[in-house]
Amino acid sequence: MDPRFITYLEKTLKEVSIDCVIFGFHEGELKVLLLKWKGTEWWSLPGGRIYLEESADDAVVRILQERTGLKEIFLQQFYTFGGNDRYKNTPSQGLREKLEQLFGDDFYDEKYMKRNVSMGYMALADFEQAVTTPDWYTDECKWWEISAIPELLFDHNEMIERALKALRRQLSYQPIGYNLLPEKFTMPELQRLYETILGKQLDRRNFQKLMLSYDILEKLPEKRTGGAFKSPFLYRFDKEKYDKAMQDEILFSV
Amino acid sequence: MDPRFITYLEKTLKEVSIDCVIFGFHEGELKVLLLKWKGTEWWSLPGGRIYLEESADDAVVRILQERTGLKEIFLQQFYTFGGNDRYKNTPSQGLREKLEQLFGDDFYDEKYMKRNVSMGYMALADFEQAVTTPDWYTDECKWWEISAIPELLFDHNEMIERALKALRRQLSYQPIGYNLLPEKFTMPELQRLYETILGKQLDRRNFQKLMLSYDILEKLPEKRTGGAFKSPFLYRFDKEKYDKAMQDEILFSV
DNA sequence: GCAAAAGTGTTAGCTATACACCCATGT
DNA sequence: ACATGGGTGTATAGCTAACACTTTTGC
Repeated sequence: MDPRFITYLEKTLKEVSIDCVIFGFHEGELKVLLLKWKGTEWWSLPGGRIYLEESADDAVVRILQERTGLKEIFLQQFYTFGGNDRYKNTPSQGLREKLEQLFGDDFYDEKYMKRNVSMGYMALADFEQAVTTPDWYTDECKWWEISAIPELLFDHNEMIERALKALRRQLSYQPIGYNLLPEKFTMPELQRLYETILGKQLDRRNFQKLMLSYDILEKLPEKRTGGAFKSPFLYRFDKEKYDKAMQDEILFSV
Repeated sequence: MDPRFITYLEKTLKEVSIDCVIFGFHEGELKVLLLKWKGTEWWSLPGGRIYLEESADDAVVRILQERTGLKEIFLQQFYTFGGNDRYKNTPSQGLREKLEQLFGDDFYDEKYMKRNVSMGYMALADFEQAVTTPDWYTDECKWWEISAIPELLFDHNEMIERALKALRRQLSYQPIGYNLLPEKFTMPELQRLYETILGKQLDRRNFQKLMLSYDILEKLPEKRTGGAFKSPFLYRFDKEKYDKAMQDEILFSV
């Protein structure tokens, strides 16, 4: 092996990991799945690493299934974090000690705990179907409202910010909802999803007209009963047309 | 160190690299900078690795400067390639032999040549200012017209496809041109840039109206002379307003 | 019967698009 | 003088955005 190349390889970064921003939607609120580290009050995003025989996308599918039990899920990488100060900006005191306690005294040895590059993936999960399960180094797994997320470990707050921005942009050229809503849903529910993601109010009538114009919804003869008001119709996505719109990246102007 | 964690680390991928799709614009054509491997007819994208003390963005700036001599350049990551078959799909025969010849007999040893994850960055370079320089393992550095790019090593053709798609999308919410055009340029030149990137013809009058409406251009009193026709006015980007539009991600509907 | 929420249609303003004539320049 | 390409304005269609009244339901 050319010695120049060996030197080069040894001087360069060799660590990659994955972090997932898993969005869910429940009771009119957009939520994110977070993990609490054992014996602490520190929260972080679920994540993991890529096995040698896996692709990065496979690894995310595996991680998501481990944390939510869901297999069919929308997922997409939104940014890869390659900063050299990603661990320095951690908000919590005593992190190093805690990590050494959790992982072993030599955790911060150069051999294992080099700074790394992290691929950020966002996922859209059906809140009602998800069965959340913590990691082996975390003891709680909880959905947090997007507006109430605490200070997280490392650069995970920034990751959520970016994921949300990517999700909003996504909304403008692809339909969203299939993986975030139950199979049957009402137009006001879909609207609330859009409003939550976009962070602004939309006009009821215009929203309905627009959504129907995309021709990806199927109006069902049933209605949702139980509310103290007029029963709204139920809708369902026409998966075939939905997937086509997804593929075509039709412009959705909301 | 917890033995479970050591096992986990050993079973996971640890290689990251960077590949750059450097766009230039010259004579009405969008071009990409490619490198030819020593003693072969194989072309690939310029790339490199991240030094331990660098951020990924720093590494790209360094790589770009090495290849083009340019320092002020627009750059942005567009996708991170994490497939587990990225080297398998190489088009050329005899690649392994050539790599061993170039890098040493043990190049394919597990220790160095594991499959890796690659961060794809796109860059917009001023064609006229760039002084291109090959790598230490390449002997030629050439701008290729986007429509005439040959079959490249590894998954680099796919990378260019994706970069171009990202560039087109970019066009719809951020201004483009500052880094691709010389300081002063004419409206038809700007239009040709847009047409080349979008791959379609635009109406001269509507294009001009639209561009001026964004209020990022400064009309200069000078004209470009030398053509066998009416001299067009020169324009310049108002850098401050341009940067603001860049920041705000105003919707540009071309 | 009343409060809360959902169903529905029309209009105005704006933006995107299509289009034509005149002007400057080099040959 | 003529061929080539550039400068400019207007009219139309289509889309977005604003807006009000009626209906259903549970309490």
